[in-house]
Amino acid sequence: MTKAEYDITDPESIIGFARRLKGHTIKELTGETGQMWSMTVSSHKGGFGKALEELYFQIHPGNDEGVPDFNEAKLELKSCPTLEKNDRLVAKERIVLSIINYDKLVEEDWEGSSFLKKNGNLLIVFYLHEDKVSVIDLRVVLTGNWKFPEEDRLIIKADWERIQAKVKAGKADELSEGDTLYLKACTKDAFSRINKKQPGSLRLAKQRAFSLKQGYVDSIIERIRLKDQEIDLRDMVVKHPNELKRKTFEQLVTDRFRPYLGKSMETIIKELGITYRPEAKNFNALVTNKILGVEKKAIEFNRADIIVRSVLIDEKGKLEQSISFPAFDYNILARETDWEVSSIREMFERKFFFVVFKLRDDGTKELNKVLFWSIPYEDLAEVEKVWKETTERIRQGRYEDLPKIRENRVSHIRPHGRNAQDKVRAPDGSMVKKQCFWLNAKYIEEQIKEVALLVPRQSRLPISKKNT
DNA sequence: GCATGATCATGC
DNA sequence: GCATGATCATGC
Repeated sequence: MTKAEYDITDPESIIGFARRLKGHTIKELTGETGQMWSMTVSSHKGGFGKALEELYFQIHPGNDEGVPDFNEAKLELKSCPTLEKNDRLVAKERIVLSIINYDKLVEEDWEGSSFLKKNGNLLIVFYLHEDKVSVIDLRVVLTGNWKFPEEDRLIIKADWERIQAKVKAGKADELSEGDTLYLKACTKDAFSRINKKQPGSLRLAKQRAFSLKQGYVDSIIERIRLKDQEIDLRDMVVKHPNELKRKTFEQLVTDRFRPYLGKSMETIIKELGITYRPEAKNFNALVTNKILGVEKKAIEFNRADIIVRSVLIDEKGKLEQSISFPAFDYNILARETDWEVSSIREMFERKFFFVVFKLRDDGTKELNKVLFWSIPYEDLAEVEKVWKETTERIRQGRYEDLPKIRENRVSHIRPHGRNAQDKVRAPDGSMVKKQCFWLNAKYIEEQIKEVALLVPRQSRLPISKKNT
């Protein structure tokens, strides 16, 4: 094997050397064929990253806190699996950055944080994910240097500070991915069994790491590809970073809605200058976008993996409909035994943005309130129960007998196809109706009530009622 | 009034 | 053409 040709002290040299990977595999560029590199990413999660370090860059970085992989060049090496989806390159998962040291975190400030020292300047190698291919045969599709741009920096700083605040409050054990926007405190499969001491409480907390949300990684891919092209502001809620100097993103969004709260739809569409088509099922979404000041979809919401939902409550404040998620794959659920890494957990831990419309006594609708919401810690444990029941019953072939709404106060399973003929293959080979997880209407109704009209509450943890 | 199953409308 | 979000319909 030839010596890697780059200057380890010069970031530009390293980034340039990484660029040569594009379109190639590690085997092609290093000639390495050793048996130990026949491992796949499915069996060895960090396998590709390891090969990248040892074979291509020929470095052996340590694990010191706040020290990037290329210490002299102040550059941290990351790799990320991607998938091609509708002709678009998207991240397969989040990018995990440094492990959170709860004791040190509470002593730090953002500018001097070990997080920023280690991750402030990233070199990311994106490869095309394949299940059964050796790590040295995986193809690199994109490489690039990533420093958090000004437009993201204040949001990420607020995220870091929110995580820090929760740890300071002795709630490291209640950290949730839905707490924050772009940067999150994630668990990893192996982490879930490691319990750590935390500074503000005697309760142990799961080991977590800072990571970039999947939607944020998608936006990195997009922005690396665009190079220095102007960012299109038409779908950005925040038109200039300065808007975030005095308020958080959540406050800014809520403020945009404030002038319209309590007003009838008729008045709102008149003020916004849009055509009244109340029969359109996406009408609420059109109104939402217009108020946010975006054309199609708020880019920040995508980056933060936020689920936007408009819901309707009746005159008495009752939520008529439960809230659906995408249909699940019976085969995937049948294989899931670890809640920490289940696809369902990730879905439920996301942040929601609810736009609440209310029926008035005269039958017209008004915009009632908006709120950011993420599932409280103790209620996620209820979803875990539903998930556990569901996976077990699927394994037993009880496809028509999955947890019903009365079985749990938070979530249930119900059909969700285009019609009754919309079926998919179950693990035993039979064709069964598409179904999905739902958030119970009654539960969401209570959660929405917790938030008073006009008062945005970001990280409120409502008191949970016991399961009946 | 609620649980449950079913379907519609739109955008990608 | 299909997935997804939103909503309807029926029966107890």
